[in-house]
Amino acid sequence: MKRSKKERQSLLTEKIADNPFVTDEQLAAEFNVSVQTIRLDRMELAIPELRERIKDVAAKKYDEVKSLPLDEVIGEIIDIELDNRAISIFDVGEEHVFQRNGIARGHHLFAQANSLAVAVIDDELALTVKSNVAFVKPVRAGDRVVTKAIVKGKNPEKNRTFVEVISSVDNELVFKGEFEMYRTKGE
Amino acid sequence: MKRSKKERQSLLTEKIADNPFVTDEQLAAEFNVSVQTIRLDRMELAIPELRERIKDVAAKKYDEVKSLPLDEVIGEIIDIELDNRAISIFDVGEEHVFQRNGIARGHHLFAQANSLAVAVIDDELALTVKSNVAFVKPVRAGDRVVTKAIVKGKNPEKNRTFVEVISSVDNELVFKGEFEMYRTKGE
DNA sequence: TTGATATTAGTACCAAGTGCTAATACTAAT
DNA sequence: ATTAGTATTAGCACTTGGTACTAATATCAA
Repeated sequence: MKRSKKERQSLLTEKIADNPFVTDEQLAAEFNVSVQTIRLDRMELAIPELRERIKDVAAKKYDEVKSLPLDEVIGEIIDIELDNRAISIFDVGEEHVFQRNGIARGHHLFAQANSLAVAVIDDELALTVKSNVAFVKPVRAGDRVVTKAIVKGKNPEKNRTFVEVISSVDNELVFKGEFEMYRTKGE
Repeated sequence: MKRSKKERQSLLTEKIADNPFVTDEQLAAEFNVSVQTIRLDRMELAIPELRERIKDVAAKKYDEVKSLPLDEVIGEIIDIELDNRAISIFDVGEEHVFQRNGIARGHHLFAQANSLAVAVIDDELALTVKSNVAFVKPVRAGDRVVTKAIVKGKNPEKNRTFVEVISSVDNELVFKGEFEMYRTKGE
C-alpha cells in the first residue's frame, strides 16, 4: 500500500511542517498505519509531540513580539559616531523580496537607510523632511546590505541636517540617497 | 494576605495576558492560594486553560504567516485604474510610531507610497529606480493616511514610468513624492 | 447565629502523549 | 525452507495540565 518507511517518513516530515497542529491519530489514519508506527517515526525523525510543536510556534511568536520594538532601527548598527557617520547591516530574507521575481522590495532598503539617518542624528526628535533616493541595483534574498550614513552639512537656523546614505552588497553599490533631517535642538 | 478576590482576579488576568505560558500551579504558588481557587478564577473570568491559550497564540501566528504575503502592498488599495491612478489607505498604529514622540516612522509612509507606485504599474516586474519624497507633516498613531498615486509620464525607450504620489490625513498633505519606475514591458 | 460567599480538598475522567515490553509480519539471504 | 533482521502493531503503566463535580471548611457581614 505505502511505498516503504522512507517515503512515509519524508511525507510525514512534510505534513507536520505544513501543519504542526495534526495529532498522531490523524496522521495514522492518513497513512493507514497504526498510531505506534507514527510515534516510532517521530522518534526516529526527532519530531516532538503535538503540544511541544504548538508551544514552539507560540514561543517563536512571543520572541517576535519582544524583538519587534527593536525595529525602531531596521538593520543592525555596527558602528556609529554621532553627528558624523554610522554603518548598519541588514540581511535580506525571503520575507523581504517580491515573490514574483525575488527582488527586495524598495521600502526595506529605504527603511534601513532612513533608520540609519535618524540614528546618526541622535536628537530627542529627528525626523525626515525630504529624501532623494536611487535604487541602483536589485537586491536579492540572502544578500547582506551594508549601509553607510555620512552627515554632510547643517543648517542650524532651520534645524536641518543633511545626511548622505549609500548601501552596497559585496562592495557594489545598490542604493544611494540624500536625507534632509529635522531636529529639535539646533546643536 | 491578598486583598480580596477582585484584586487577585485582576492581577491574574494581567499575569496571564503577560505570559500565557504559566500553569495554574505556578499561579497558585504565586498568589498563595490553592490550585482550585485559580481554576475557579479562570472560569469566572472565562480564561481558557494553558494549552488552549498556547494554541491560540500559535494559531494567530499561523494566520499571520498566511496573511503576510499581503504585505506585498502596504496599505489597502481601495481604488485602482491601471497605468493611470490608484488610491490606498493605511491606518497608523502604535507599532508604526516612534516610542519617544509618537510620530510615525518615515519608512512606513514611504512603504505605502512605494507599494502604490508599484501596484499602479501592473507589470510583471516593476521596480523603483529613483524617488524624491518629502515628509510634509508628522503623522501619528490613529491617523488614517490616504495616498494617491498618479502616473505622470513615460519614457518607453528606457522602460520608465513616472508616478507622483501624495498622502494626506484629514485632507491635509503629510507626504509627497515622485517615483521613477522601471518596467519590463515598455507597453 | 445564621447565611452567603470564598476557599480548599478530593475524586473520576480526558487528551495526547512517553516509555516499555512483547507479539506478529515482512523481507531478504543463506 | 529456515533464519535473521527490520518493521509494524498491541497493550499497559504513567505523565501533564487540565475539566467536571461533590463536599467540606473558612471567612465575613448582617
